[in-house]
Amino acid sequence: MHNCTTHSDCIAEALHRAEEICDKRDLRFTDVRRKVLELVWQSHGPIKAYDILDQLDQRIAAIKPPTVYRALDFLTENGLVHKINSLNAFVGCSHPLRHRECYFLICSDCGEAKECCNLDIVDAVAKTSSRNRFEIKHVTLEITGECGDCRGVH
Amino acid sequence: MHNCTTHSDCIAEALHRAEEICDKRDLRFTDVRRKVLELVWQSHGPIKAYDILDQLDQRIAAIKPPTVYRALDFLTENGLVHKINSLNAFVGCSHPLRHRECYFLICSDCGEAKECCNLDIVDAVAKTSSRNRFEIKHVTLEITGECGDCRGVH
DNA sequence: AACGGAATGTTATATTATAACATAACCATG
DNA sequence: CATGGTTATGTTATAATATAACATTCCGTT
Repeated sequence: MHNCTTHSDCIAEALHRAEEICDKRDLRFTDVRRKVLELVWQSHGPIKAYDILDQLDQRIAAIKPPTVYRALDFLTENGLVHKINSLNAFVGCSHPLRHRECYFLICSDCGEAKECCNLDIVDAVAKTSSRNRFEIKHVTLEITGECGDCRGVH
Repeated sequence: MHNCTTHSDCIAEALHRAEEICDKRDLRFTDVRRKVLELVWQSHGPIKAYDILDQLDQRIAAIKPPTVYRALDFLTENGLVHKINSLNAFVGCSHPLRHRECYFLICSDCGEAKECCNLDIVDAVAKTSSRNRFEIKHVTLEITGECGDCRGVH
């Protein structure tokens, strides 16, 4: 389902990048936030808030929902995590510095949510918004279907 | 916030169109479904399932959540209603026959969710999907921001 | 009328998310 | 290094959203 060679490296890299970004922006990359982000990357696919909660519970005593949601809010606001609304789930952003230009191809079979960038789409969205005198704050584009691997297409 | 001249006409028209479509497709446009669709159109903006429930409660004794959700599922599956995932709310589809090519401009100020069609976007989405060997089942495109009216732009 | 399938009713509960207030950690400044 | 303000987290409770599972009713067909 995923394309990183060594998964632990991939998580470590994401955490490292996050730390750098937070440093640069004077944001606190606290322990809770780090652990939540780590779990999001560990799942390497959309993960639900309460699944994060369950996994944290095994490590830290008595983490409660607000703690997880706050961390997810922080990570989402700062471009480190995406919320996938159609799944009520969260996924690590693979290029936080270009965080606003992404969309997702979500396979309903294997559950992968592939993050993509596409300037044609970004352009078309920008144009149609300005034509409607609409000022964009946030764009959610979630494409659900079946991926090539699951369909056996090559 | 909306552009129909006579709101009751606009609701009546939507219901009439829905009835025709159901007839044509041999679907049952039952009393519950009609009433739910009517409330969706009456709100003339995204409405939440439990708000529909509350309003139905005043008319029919003891409607329960599953009834509303089933009706919404039916209406959504058959292109008469859109679910807006980023709001957990539902809105009437203004062109059920071209239901799959829509997206929304959602004003976070006035709450309007303007349904739009744009071939450039549809094309760009189709192309990027096929390039990724991905077979589309459903596309959610929700653009959140501020509309021209609310920004005072003309 | 009797049957079969679709729709709805009903009870209960699962899942997702936040409000509100208390405490703790962090950090700038005197 | 004490103090006070700000930010983050802990804690309790509950709100908001959604579905499972089974019973009953409705509706068209035979």
